[in-house]
Amino acid sequence: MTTSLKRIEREPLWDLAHAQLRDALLAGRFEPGTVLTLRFLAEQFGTSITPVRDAVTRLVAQGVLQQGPRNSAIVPNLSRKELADLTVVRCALEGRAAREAALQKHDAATFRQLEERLSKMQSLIQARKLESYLEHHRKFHFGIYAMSSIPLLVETIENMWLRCGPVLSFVIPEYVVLLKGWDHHTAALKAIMAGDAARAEAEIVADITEAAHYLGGLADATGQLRRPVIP
Amino acid sequence: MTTSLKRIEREPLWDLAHAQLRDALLAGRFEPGTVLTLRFLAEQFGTSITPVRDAVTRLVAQGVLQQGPRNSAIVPNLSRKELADLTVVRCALEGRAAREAALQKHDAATFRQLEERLSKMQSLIQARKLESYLEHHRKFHFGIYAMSSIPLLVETIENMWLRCGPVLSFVIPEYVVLLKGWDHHTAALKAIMAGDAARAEAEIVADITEAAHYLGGLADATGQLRRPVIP
DNA sequence: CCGTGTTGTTTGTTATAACAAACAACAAAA
DNA sequence: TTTTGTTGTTTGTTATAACAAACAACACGG
Repeated sequence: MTTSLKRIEREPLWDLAHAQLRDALLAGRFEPGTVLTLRFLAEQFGTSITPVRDAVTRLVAQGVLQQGPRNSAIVPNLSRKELADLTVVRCALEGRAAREAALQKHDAATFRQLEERLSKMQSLIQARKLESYLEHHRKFHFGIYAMSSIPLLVETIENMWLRCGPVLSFVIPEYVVLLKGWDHHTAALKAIMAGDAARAEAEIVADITEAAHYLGGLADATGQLRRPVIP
Repeated sequence: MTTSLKRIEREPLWDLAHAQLRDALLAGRFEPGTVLTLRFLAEQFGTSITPVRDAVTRLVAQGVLQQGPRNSAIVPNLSRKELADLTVVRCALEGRAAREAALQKHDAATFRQLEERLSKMQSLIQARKLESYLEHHRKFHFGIYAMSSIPLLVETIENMWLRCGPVLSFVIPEYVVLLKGWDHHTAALKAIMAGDAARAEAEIVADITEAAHYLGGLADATGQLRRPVIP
């Protein structure tokens, strides 16, 4: 028997809290270094501290939040060294994902979808809509990684992106425009379509490396990353 | 002022619970598929369910425990496909770690320590002491990975090992003895000492791949891994 | 014999209160 | 003025109880 009824599922409060915190982090809506106290978050969510505690525990376990003194959760402030480490791991993982993606056959629809997203990104950049651009940018990358058919790999990469989250808002539109002289995105996609694994990996690695190089230049003498001045 | 007093630090209960569960998983002391209920674990630890809940939440977030229906935590039962995926990610990460290790200078003491561990492993295998062997084996691998000086990389690799934990007890001494015709461990260590990055990576990858190939052979028709019969 | 509704038990979820450690502000003594 | 001790507040930790959803066993009616 088939009906038009939708599946009922109630998500626990701590799951909702986790999702909200996760998105906020990924969007860089928290100033790095901020301490997140349980009671404050609980008040924001309008719940008791129990589900908030679960959400924070999960985020700390994922390495998205650092645990400061007395096990308090703080929004990580990436140093230049940590950014460099993150870049190494991301290159290893995302490079491999691109490689695996190139080794497999895919639907024409998949490719078309990604190409459409690329042109959408192009127009968003010209319109200086950074927020929307980053959203599409993220989906494009993970669209490629999903083509590897290795869920574990995608999951692990997602974790690394989450760790980059707090400094993601440091990216300024000017940089993205500047960089688009050489578009590694389209190159990577073409390589995957052609089944050129080595090329696909190289393009993704280049994309990650160049972005990291730009962000690394934002570090001050102490190695802490600083938000660029918006002109 | 310097005294002989040691630093006092009290670890929270949920931290202790997490460590115990973690070690048990890593040693493969839980049958894959086991459901771990909060109240059962709480009784084992002699605490309330609150700290246990934190520990389990953390393990689930790390992907070490799967969450079954009604968010219950179950010891994952790896399929052949999942093992293959795990192998791909491990090769990417651990291969890179070995490569980075080879690119740096290290103390002679570090090398000597690892060599001693290798000979220790040799004797443990001959004595068929699998439990102790695996312990040293783990420390040897992570000794190498630590030489990469990339904490994030080590942390991520540790996560992958944790996920392999439940099936680690499937390894039988005979296999380890058999395999030692070609010792990738000493070869990798030598490559790192010589600064041969490509070789170091290749040896580690070979080590991982061969072990995975052995474990993959233990899968039944459904793809589920099965504990080998001990003769 | 099979399907259905009921009931009791199990188990994760959430709120709450008591607790203890850490921190900050302030006061007292050198 | 600087240091030290005290006190009040903040904040993570833990236990406990009430709750609700899911599951299993059982009884009833076809």
